[in-house]
Amino acid sequence: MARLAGVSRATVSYVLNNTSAVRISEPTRRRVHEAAQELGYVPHAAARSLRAGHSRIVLMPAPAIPVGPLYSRFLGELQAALGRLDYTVVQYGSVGLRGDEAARAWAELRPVAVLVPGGDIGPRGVAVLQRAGARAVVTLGPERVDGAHALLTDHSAVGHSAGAHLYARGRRRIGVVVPEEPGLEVFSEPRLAGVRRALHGTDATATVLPLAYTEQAAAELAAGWRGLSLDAVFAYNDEYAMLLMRALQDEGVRVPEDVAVVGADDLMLGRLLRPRLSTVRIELPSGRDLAELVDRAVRDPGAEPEVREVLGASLVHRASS
Amino acid sequence: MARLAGVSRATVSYVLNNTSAVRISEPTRRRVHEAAQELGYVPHAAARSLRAGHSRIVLMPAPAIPVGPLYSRFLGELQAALGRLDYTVVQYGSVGLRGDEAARAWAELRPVAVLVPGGDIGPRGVAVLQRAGARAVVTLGPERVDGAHALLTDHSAVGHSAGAHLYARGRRRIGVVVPEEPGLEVFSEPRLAGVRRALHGTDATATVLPLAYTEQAAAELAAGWRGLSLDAVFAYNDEYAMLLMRALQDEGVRVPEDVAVVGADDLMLGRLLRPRLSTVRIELPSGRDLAELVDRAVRDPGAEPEVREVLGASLVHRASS
DNA sequence: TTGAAAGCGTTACCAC
DNA sequence: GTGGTAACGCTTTCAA
Repeated sequence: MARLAGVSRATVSYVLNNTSAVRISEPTRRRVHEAAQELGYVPHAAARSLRAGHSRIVLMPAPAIPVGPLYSRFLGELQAALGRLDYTVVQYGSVGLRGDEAARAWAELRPVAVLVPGGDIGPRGVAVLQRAGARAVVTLGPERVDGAHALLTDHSAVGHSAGAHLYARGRRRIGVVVPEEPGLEVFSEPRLAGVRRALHGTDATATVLPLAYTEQAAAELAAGWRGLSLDAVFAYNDEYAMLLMRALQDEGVRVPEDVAVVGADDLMLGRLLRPRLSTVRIELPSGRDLAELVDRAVRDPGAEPEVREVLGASLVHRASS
Repeated sequence: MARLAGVSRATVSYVLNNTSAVRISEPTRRRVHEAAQELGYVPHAAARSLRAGHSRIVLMPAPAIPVGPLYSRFLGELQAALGRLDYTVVQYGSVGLRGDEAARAWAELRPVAVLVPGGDIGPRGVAVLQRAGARAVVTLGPERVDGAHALLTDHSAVGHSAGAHLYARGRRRIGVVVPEEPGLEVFSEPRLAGVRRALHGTDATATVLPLAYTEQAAAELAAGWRGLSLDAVFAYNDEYAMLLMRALQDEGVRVPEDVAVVGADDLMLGRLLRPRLSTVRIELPSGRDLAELVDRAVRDPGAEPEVREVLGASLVHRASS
């Protein structure tokens, strides 16, 4: 380090951190700043957090699957909001790691808070992180995890919206697309369950339609469509809806006359389809709210874990249903 | 620390790191492992890198704008490949930070390597990082930055492919969509330049068409379309192409008879449009290659910066042109 | 107002 | 084979 600026290391620390407890003479301040500038001095985060016993890092695992514009926006907002509160958001690329192994890897960084999709961590992982000094662990997912704060995202509400809407429109034989791509079960299973719930106790039925995200798979599904005698389909999301709708139209199946189609996520592309795609709009919590929750939890680590329902689902009715 | 396992800290270190230089008795090993297990011991990355003088962190700024499936896949591959080489990939959420300020923030983590979009850093930033111990700084962008390795992504090749194709198909008055969304200039400007280059010295012309990603903006552009008397358009990418194509078709403009349309990125949605969308397929470097480049640079920091052209562009001809 | 020194968790290096 | 010790860069307490 550059204490060769003529003063002691302590003085440097005081000046650069603007410590108010001690007063440093103006000339000294200037000398320190000049020296730092000249040497390109940058404080060493590791040394600092070693000494302090904690970091200002909020850690999130980097998403393994491509994320849509919805989640991207949420992530950006969250980063901005946490940045304003003087935290550093870090997405940890945890490729092959799973479960407690991942939690241990994250714990090595001694983050002050961890924000993690629910399925990626269990109670033991939470405990590991807390013992490693994490003052807040927040999960984002369908169910709470012991010891952690929880933002509950009940994706069955999405399926429920779609199912109830289709039923109200007079549809009774409802197909539900379930993506075959791995990693999407977390969303697709609750969405399917939500449709089932909406139809429970009625004369309508839900039929599972596994579908890979390829033209060919969609064409095959469409080829056998009439045999299924369905009058509606909830297509998991807008992208699968577009895929299926195109295949159906190519097959001569009319939308919405022969089959009503509903997607989810309210993407731009749904508005560009003909007929325009009905969809379920999903609302994530605002990044700012979440940042405040994290900050509160960090300041008061003893408090009871907060559990909050955060996912809003509302149907946007357009021409396809 | 678990020296309360009855042994010295050094012994713990040996056992947990499987140091081969010294032999530890089996009973001692067991005791250490048991204690670590019981205490939920996790090594402290900060302390380790403080001692070692460097970390195994490869830092990338987290993307500020939503990224498409193409870049997501690349990122995933890269993380996996670097993970296999025992690096930790960290995406740093650098919200408001820009230029040298961002570089300093990154430098605080003392990453062993930094991988950064070219526009986000200059030669001074590179120097800051290197002085802070980064053994490799790799930029990904249109031009190289002094002192850093460079993966050159020449997006003008994308525009050139599209322009040359449209010209070869007999089109002479070619519109080029330029998104109005901020942050996309890095891509849109070279793509436009590429079209111009393809048409240079011919009788064909390129017309700039600024376009916001909204239905209304597209409708307005389409409303005045005939006045522009264009016979082709390169729409920046597949999403803008879909937006514009829909607006044109709603306006009664026929594709490809009245106007040929070409997109870019070869997304699934292009194949689902009718007519199917011609597009420019873009190839990014494989994550594994890049990981190897990083690893090589880290092992031999003295070497000349590598400069490599990495972006492939090839036209996929479908029905829209 | 400034300087000296301790200590955070690790590991490399020497004595034992 | 094992254990003590020093040092990494920083902040903070205490003394000058």
